[in-house]
Amino acid sequence: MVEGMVTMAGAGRDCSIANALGVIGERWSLLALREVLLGERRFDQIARNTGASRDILSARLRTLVERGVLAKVQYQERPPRYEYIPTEAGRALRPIMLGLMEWGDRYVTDGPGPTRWEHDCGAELHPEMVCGHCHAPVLPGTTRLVRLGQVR
Amino acid sequence: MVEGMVTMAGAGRDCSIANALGVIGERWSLLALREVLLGERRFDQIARNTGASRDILSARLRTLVERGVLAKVQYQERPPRYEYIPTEAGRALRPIMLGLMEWGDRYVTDGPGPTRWEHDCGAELHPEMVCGHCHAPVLPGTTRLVRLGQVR
DNA sequence: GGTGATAGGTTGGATTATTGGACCGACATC
DNA sequence: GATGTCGGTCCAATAATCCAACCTATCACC
Repeated sequence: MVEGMVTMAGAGRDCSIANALGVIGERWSLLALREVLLGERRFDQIARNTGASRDILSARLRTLVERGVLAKVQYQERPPRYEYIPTEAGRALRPIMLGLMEWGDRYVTDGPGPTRWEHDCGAELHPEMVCGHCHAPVLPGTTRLVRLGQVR
Repeated sequence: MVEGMVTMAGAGRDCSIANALGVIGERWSLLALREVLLGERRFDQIARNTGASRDILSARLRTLVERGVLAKVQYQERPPRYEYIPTEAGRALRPIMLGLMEWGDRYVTDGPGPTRWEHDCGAELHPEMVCGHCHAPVLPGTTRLVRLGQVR
C-alpha cells in the first residue's frame, strides 16, 4: 500500500544513493520531475509529455509531494485546479537531470541530443562535476573513501 | 521478456533522460553499479550488499552488460567464475552517483551521510555541477533552452 | 569418501506493480 | 444541448518482482 520502493530500506548497504532512489527512483518519477522543471505543471500535460498512465502518474506525484520534492498548489477555485511546483529539494535535482541527459546523449541516444541547453557563457551546455571546494574535476583517481556505509 | 522499461521508449518526449533511464533506471541497476564502482565485482557480494534478490540481480546485470555499462569477465576457469567490471560508460556514471549521494545526504538521509569521500585537495567531497566550458556553476537562471525534444 | 564453503546462477509459486482504457464531477465554450 | 477541459479514480488483464529453495561445479578439510 505504501510504496514498493520503501521495502528497499530494509536491507543492503546503508547509503544515501539508496535513500535517494527510495524517493525518486521509481519509474516515471524523474520524468514527471523533468516536466515540472521544464515548466509543465499541470497533470494532463505531464501525463501527455511523459507517456505515463494517469493513475500511476497520480501515485508518483503524490509520493513526490509527500517526500517534499514537489508542492501541489491550487491555482483556481471552482473548479479546483492544481499545479505541481518544485520545492528546493526538487530544484536541487536539476544538476542530476542534466548529468543524466549528458550521459544519455553520449552513451544511449543515437545522433545529436534531442534537447539542448546553452549556458550564459554562450557555449552549448555540457555539465561537469567538480569538487565544491577546489573546483577540480571529480575524476576516479582523485577521491579517497573516508567512510563507507555498513551492510545491514 | 525483454525488459519492461523498453516499452517506455514508445511514448512521451524524445529525451536523453528517458533514454538513460531505459538503461539504468530500473530498480537495483544503480545500486549494483554502485557496488561495482566501489570495487565489489562478484555476484554474491553484489547481492549481499544491495539486498536485491538473486534472480532480479542476475537479470539486471545481464541488461547492464548488454547495454554496455558493465563487462562480464572470466577471472578463472574450472570452475568458471566471472566478475563484473565497469566500462567507460559505467565509469561515466560516477559523477551522477556522487550527485545522487549528495542529494540523498542533504534531503533524505537523517544525520550525517553514511558514506563520505575526500578529494585530493583535502576537503570532504561535496560535488558541484559546472559548465564544462566556463566552469561556472550551473544554476537555474544561467541556462537557456535551445532545442526541446518533441512529444511523440 | 563425506561435509561444508564458495561461486553463480535457475526455477517455482505467490505477491505486487503497471498498463490502457473507461468513467466521473465540475465547470466553460460553442 | 453538445462538446471539451481538467484532475483525477476505478477496473481487469498483464507483467514484473519477491523470496526461498534448488542446482552444478570446485576446493579445502578431515
